[in-house]
Parts: sequence; C-alpha cells; structure tokens
Amino acid sequence: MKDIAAAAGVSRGTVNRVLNGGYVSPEARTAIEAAIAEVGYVPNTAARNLKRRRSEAVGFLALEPHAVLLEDPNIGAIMLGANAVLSLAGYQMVSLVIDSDRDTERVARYLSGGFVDGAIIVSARAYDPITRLIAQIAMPAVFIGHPPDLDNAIPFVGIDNVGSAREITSRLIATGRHRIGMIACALNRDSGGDRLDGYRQALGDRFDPALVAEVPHYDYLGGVNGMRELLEREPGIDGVFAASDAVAAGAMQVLREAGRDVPGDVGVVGFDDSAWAARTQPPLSTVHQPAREIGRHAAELVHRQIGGQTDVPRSVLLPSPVVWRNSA
Amino acid sequence: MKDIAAAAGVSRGTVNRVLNGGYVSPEARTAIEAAIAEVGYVPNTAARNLKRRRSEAVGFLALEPHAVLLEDPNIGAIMLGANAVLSLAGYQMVSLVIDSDRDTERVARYLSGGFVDGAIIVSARAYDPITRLIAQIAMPAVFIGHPPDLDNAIPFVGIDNVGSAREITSRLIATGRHRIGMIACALNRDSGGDRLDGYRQALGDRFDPALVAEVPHYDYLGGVNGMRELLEREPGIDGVFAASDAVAAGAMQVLREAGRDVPGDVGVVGFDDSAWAARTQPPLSTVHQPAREIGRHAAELVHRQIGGQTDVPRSVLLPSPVVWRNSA
DNA sequence: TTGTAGGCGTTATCAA
DNA sequence: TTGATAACGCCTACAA
Repeated sequence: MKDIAAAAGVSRGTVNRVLNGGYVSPEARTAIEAAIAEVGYVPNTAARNLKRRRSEAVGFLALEPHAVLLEDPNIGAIMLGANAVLSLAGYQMVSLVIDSDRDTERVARYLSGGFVDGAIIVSARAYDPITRLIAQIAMPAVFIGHPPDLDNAIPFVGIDNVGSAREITSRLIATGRHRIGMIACALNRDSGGDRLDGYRQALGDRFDPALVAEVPHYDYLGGVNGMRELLEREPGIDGVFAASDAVAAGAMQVLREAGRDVPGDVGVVGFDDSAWAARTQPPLSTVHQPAREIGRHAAELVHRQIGGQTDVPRSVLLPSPVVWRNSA
Repeated sequence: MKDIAAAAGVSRGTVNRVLNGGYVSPEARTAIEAAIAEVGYVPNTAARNLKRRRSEAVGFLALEPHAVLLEDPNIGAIMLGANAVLSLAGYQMVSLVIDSDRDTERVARYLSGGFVDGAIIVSARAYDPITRLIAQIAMPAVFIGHPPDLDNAIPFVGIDNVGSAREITSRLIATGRHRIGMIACALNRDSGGDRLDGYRQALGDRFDPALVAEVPHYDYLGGVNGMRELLEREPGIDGVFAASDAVAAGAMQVLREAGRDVPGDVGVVGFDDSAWAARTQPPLSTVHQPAREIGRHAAELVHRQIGGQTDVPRSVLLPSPVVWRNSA
C-alpha cells in the first residue's frame, strides 16, 4: 500500500479512502486506481483482520465420521443454501472437515485464532470439544439439528423429526397396514431417536419392539440388513418406515429379492426426499427435508448474531411435509 | 499476550518463547503456562500471519456448478484424502464453494488476502479467473485432473482417462459384443473428452458416431436419457460404456424396463468404482478411480511447494485399474 | 536466560 | 479533502 501511495503521489490515508470509501478528489482517485491496477495490488487481509478484529468469514463444521458425511444426501444442499446467504452478505464460507482428534485440535485453534467470525455446526455430538469451545469463547454460532447440550446458548435450525415421523407412520396405518416395522438408524443422534419416537407415538398401543430393527448408519447397506432382520422376525410384515431414503432403497431391494411386491405386499416409506426417492422403483413416499432452506436459515442466524443483533430466535423449525408417491 | 505476561510477571518475549520454543527457565515456564490456562489464552492468528506471512492453511477449491458437485461421488473422497495429509502436516484445509460470480470474486480476494498458503483445485475450466489469479500470484497449487491451461506452471494429479476407457472398452469387445455404444458426458471437461477418446481408440475402424449419445452431466438421469436415445438409434445394441457409474445405473434401469437382460443381452460398464457400482443389479464392471489417493498426492504436492521444494513433479498419474464384476 | 524495541500492512483519529 | 500518526498482537533481533 505504501508503494501505491508513493506511485500515486498521495498518502496512505488517501489510498485507504478510495479502498474503503471516504472523501477523495477525482484526480487523486483516478491516479490511485491506476496505480492499483498497475501493480495488481490486493489488500493484505491478515493486517486488515488484525485491525478490524474480524475476518468476514464463517466456518461450516461437519462433526461427522467421514463415511457418514459422504453418504449424507442433505449436507451438500445445506452447504449450498448457507453459502448463498453468506455470499450475498459478503462473507466467505469455509468448510472444515473434522476427521480425527488431530483435526479437532487444529480446528479449535483455527476457530479461536480469529479466522472466522462465526460458525455453522452440523450434527454436533453432546460434549463435543468444539461445541464447548464455541460456547466458551462466545462465538456467534448455530446448530443444524437439535442442540446437543443442555444449555441453549446457541440457537438451532431444524425440522420436527418426531412430528413428521409420526405423520408418515400414521398414513401407513391409514392405508390399512397392520404389521408396520421400522428400520431405525443412528440412535445416538437426535434425528435418529426422534424419528423412532414419532413412529412409536403413531403406533401407540400397537407398538411392538420386535418390529424395530436398529442399524448404525443412514445408508443403503443399513436398509439391506435391517430389512432382512425384519423379514426374519416377522414374515407377515406389510409396512416399513425406513429412517432415510437410502435405507428405504436398501429395504426395497431386499423385498424385491424376497418376492414381495411394493406397495402391493409391503408399503415402504422413507425420510429426506433425496435423490434416492425418485430413483427407487416405485418412487418413494417420504418426508421432504428442506435442506437448502435449513442452510439458508442457519446462515442468516449466524449473520445476525455477528451483526450484534440480540433478537435472534433461539430456534427455527422448518416445515417438512410428507410427499406421497407410490411406494405406500 | 500482554495480559498473561503481566499475570506471570515476565515480559512478552518470554511468553513468546514458551509458545514458540526457546530458552525459558522452569519457573518462568510454569508461571506462564498457569497464566495461559487461567485466561484460556489463544494466540491471535491474524497478528501471527501478518508477521510470519503465512497462514498454515490450504484451500480446497471446487470450481463446479453446484449440481455437479453434489452428484460427484469422488470429490468427497478426494477431500478426505487431502485433509488426511494436510492435517498431519499441521495444515488446516478449508474448502471453498464457488457457486456464482460473486463467489468467484470473493474467493479471489480470499486467496490473495493471505488466508491460505496454497490451493488444491478441482476441475478448473480453461481460462477460469481463479486459475489465472493463482498462476499470477504464484501461489503453490495443484490441479486435480488435467491442467486447463496450456502453460504448465501448476502440476496436476489424475488418472489416465484415455487409457482406462480404452481398456474397459476393449474388454467389452473381447467378450464378443459387436454393437458397443457409449453414453458420453461432460465433453467440456477433460475427463469427459478423454473417456470418449479412449472408447474411440478401442473401437478403431468399428467406431460409429451413431452409437455415441451425449448427455450433459455424469448423473443417473443422464444415463436414463442416454440409454433411451441409444436404444432408439440402434435396437441391436449389445454393449454400453457409460462415462460414470451413476450413468451406468440409469442406463441399466432403462434396459431393465426395455426387457433387456444385463449382461445376457447387453453388457454394461461404468467408470469411477463408486458406491453405485456395488448397488446395481448385477454389480457393475467399472474403472477404479483412486479418489482418496488422488487427494493425498495433491496435498503432498502443494505441501512440498509451500516448503519451497523445487523438485516437485509436474504431474502425477495414478493407476486406475479395471474392476471386472458381473454387468459385462 | 530475559527484557526491549521496531515493524509486519491496515485502519482510524485528529489536525490541518 | 488530505496527511501524519498511533494502534492492532505478534515475532525477532539485539542487548542485557
């Protein structure tokens, strides 16, 4: 900057004014702009951050084991939604992969080092060190999904998993199914537990633990294994609520191999309304998860916190309607 | 830092020495460490960067339209591979979504602002402004996939798309197929063009343009449309090389609906060896793309450049063997 | 082994 | 409208 001040024959203060707005005479301005173009000058952000005490960047943290991260059909859409909003607000979204303890530590340093002004956190587990750090340094942040900790200092954006699960299970009942099972996943995460709760609520007295197969992940393989288990335990099963579309796809594959017609013999419903849902044969009835919107709202919430607003909602619950197709 | 120097009753110089190594007396050290723990002090990275002129971070840039990004089965694995290496070297990988012109501009500022010491670039298009910027400011960088520009200042990591496509097509020929079509995608990208070239080379004189269906993206829908087109143009088709596994999955769905048996009536092969390949019925013969390794090598290449090494290879080509399953 | 002091490139304040 | 100047928090000589 010194260089271009010299080149334009003005002081650094004036250069700064054309950069960041202020009173500058036309002659000075053109001279400076010419010099900037000449040298290809770009302000040093480290210096700027040091002075301004902010980075104009927001971190997007996915605290997932990586296999899960890659399978998740929603996370990409959430990122894009968040990026759209942040981008418009002039913020750089930087997403950080946390894939080991070493990562955790480094990310912690990164966050407290002033590289970002805020954070969007996807599927934090309870007592995660990163989560605690963020709360401790009072960094503007938002969770996607339920907050994992009891203290609700950090707002969250999500959907009503319980309600939607209850609703889609109810409609399975309404279509005359009698032995309705569930393939439940990821019970250590809020979404997993909530969907199981919804299923249970819908069934009420007719709930039968023998009809619930538990599998670790929301993936195709989980659907395959879960369905096999269910079929073995209850050959007369005529309805299945799979905790995600990928799981439902795996389940349908097993049903096909077992010679059961969907939806004739067995009704199947999923969750997410992801690309899977359109690809299954027949297309899947499922719960629409507004991933893009979730990302948008999350970004807005951090942005408002960064801006110092105090009237930020503690939580935002987005509608997640059932999409009725042909699998049930 | 001033604070903790005061708290520990020493000078800032001494504090710095316990932070970054140097001669410090045991008493001073313990006092300082206590003070650090007390306050929860973390060094300000902006200031440190300003002084050291580096950030210990590497950018991961995917210059893709977002829809493509979400569909790509490899990009996640590449990121994880890169992150593993960078993490070990103490670098923070930050991935930046580029989803609009506004994004491009902001990312450019971000890069030249000293937020990262190097960059890994996925599927840059020719004449991309970001690419040019990186070359211009001589930032350590590496491309994943062919370099889009003629000047080869920036090394790249990839696979031999032409060779692998040729090989898998050849084996389709060797199994006795006579009318072998291809569903080609993304011809505006190097991988797309190269795979078509390999197919053409394998067929030699028997190459027939009427047997090539072009679709825009490497996705399931592309496979569906491409296969329909091919079937219409040449009902006697008995072999198909799909430019990716997702495309192959779409094609197989159409073949199934048309009553053609795979591999009995039509042999189908894909490319990527992604999760799709195991899910299709029958499992897909395909080309294994070592995505994780690609990420690893890319990270190593930038890291070595950042370290000032000059003997960095201009390119790394990883093996991409054919995986023979049951679809052909 | 420790303290002091100057500067990294910006921004912000204050006079002029 | 402009220029000088003092921070921002850290690192690194150099002196003690």
